[in-house]
Amino acid sequence: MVDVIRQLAGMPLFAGLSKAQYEALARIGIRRSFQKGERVFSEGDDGIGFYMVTEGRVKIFRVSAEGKEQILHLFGPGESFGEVSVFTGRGFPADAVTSLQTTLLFFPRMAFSALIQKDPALALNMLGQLSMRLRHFADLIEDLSLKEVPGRLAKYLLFLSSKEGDREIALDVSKGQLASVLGTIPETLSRILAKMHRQGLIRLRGARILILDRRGLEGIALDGKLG
Amino acid sequence: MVDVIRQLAGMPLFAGLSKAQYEALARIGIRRSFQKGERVFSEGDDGIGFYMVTEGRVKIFRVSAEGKEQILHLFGPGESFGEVSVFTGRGFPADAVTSLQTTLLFFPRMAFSALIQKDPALALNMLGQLSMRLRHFADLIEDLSLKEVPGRLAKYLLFLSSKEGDREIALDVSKGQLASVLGTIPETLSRILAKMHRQGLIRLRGARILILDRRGLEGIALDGKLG
DNA sequence: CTATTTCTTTGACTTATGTCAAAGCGCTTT
DNA sequence: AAAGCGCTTTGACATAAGTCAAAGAAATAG
Repeated sequence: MVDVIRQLAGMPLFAGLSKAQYEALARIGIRRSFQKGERVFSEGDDGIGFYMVTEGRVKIFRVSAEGKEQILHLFGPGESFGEVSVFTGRGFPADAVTSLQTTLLFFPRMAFSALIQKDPALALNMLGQLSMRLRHFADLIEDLSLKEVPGRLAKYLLFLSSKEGDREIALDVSKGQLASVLGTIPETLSRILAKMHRQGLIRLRGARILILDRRGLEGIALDGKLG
Repeated sequence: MVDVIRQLAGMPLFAGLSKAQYEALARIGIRRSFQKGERVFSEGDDGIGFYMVTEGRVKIFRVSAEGKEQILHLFGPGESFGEVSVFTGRGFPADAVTSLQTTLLFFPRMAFSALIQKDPALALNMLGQLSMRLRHFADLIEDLSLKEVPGRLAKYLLFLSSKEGDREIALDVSKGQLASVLGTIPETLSRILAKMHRQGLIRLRGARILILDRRGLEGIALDGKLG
C-alpha cells in the first residue's frame, strides 16, 4: 500500500495530490501483471477502466485493413493510458499490447468516476494530462503529413538524445517498432540509417546509435530532407 | 445574456449543466468578432484562455518549415478550441484563423479555472470533450500513416454524406482547403477526383459532389486503393 | 554450442504523390 | 461585356517510399 502510494505520487496524472487522495486511489487500483507480448485490450473492447504502467512498457497501436500497424504511443513507468474510454463511454480506440514484461495498475471506471466527481483537483490533473496528449498527437500529425521520413527520424533521434543527455543513444525498441512509430516500414528505415551513416551524421553499433553531427541532424529535422 | 445561455446549452462542452452554471459561464465569457481570414492566435502565443464558436468557422493548422499547412481541425458553431493551453499552461500549439466571418466567445483562463475548481461536473464534461478530440486525432493519425489519399478522400466523402444524409454533398470548404485536411496538395486531390469521376464513383458539379457508387467508395475507404 | 527463428539489411523494381509550369474556369469589379 | 484575380485542372517530370525477394546478422531455444 505504501508502495503503491509512492508510485502514484510519481505519476504526472496524479502529481501534487493530498495523502488522503492517494490513499483513496490506492484503494481502488488493482495490480495486474503481464508477460511480454500479452494483450491488455483490443480496439473496440469496452472501456471498463484505465491503466497505469508500474513497470515495463505498453504499445498502443492501430492496425490497417492490410495489417500494417501504426504505433500511437509507447507508454513506460509512470504513464497512464485508456482514460479516454472512461470519459467517452465508448470502447477502446486502439489495441494495447505489452512489449516487455509489465506490471499495471488498473482503475475501474465506476470507482474512479465516483472519486473524480468529488475531487476537482484530480479532474484538473487529468485535464492537463489529456491536453498534453492532444499536443503530442498534434505534433505527430504534423510530422506525418508535412515531413519525410528522414526528418521524422532525425527529430526522434534528437529527442532521444536530449532525454538521455548523451550522444550515444540506446534504442530500447526494435528497429521494426521504430519504423512503425515513424509511420514507415523497416526497409525504408534501414536505408535511411545507412545513408545518414554514409554522410557522417551518425554511427551505428547494433541497437546503439552514436550522434556524430548534431547540427546536421537538426537541419534535416527542420526541412525533412536528406541530401 | 439569455442569448448566451441558450448558446452555451447547445455546446457539447457544456451540455447538461444547471442554470446557475450557465449563468456563471455567461458572466465570464467575452464576445469577440472577426472578419473572414483574421487571425485569432498564432502558434506559441500565450494561452490566456480558450474560445467557443458562436457563428462562422475557425481553421486550426500547423505550418511546416517550407510553408505547407496541415489543417488539424475546422471548428464550427458550438465547438470550442484552445482549451489545451488553459491546462498545460504552455502556449497555443497551432495557428487559428477564421475562414468565414466569425463570432467567438472567449473564456479567460483565470476566471474559468476558478470556476472549474468549484465544479467537478464542468470538469467531467471537459474531460469527455477532450477525450473525443483525442479519438479524432487517433483516427487522423491512422488515416495519414496507413492509407493513401484516395482512401482518405473516400472516407471523408462518406462522412460528409452521412452527416447531410444525402447523396449530394456541398463542399463548404475550397478544394485547396480540403486537400490540406486530407494531408495532400490541390493537384493531387484534383487528379483523384477526376479519376473517381472517370470510374463512375462520383459526379462533379463545381463545389458539389454527387455520390454515384457508395459501395465503391466504401471499398476504397477500406483499403485505400483506387484501381 | 549448434540450430532455428526472428529481425535487419540490401537489391531490383513499381508506384503514388510531390514539383513546376501553363492553361482553363469562374468570380468579382469596373 | 471586358478585365483582372484567385482557384482549379492538366501535363510532363522527379523522387520518396513501398513491394517483393533473398541474403546476413542476431537472438532464442534446444
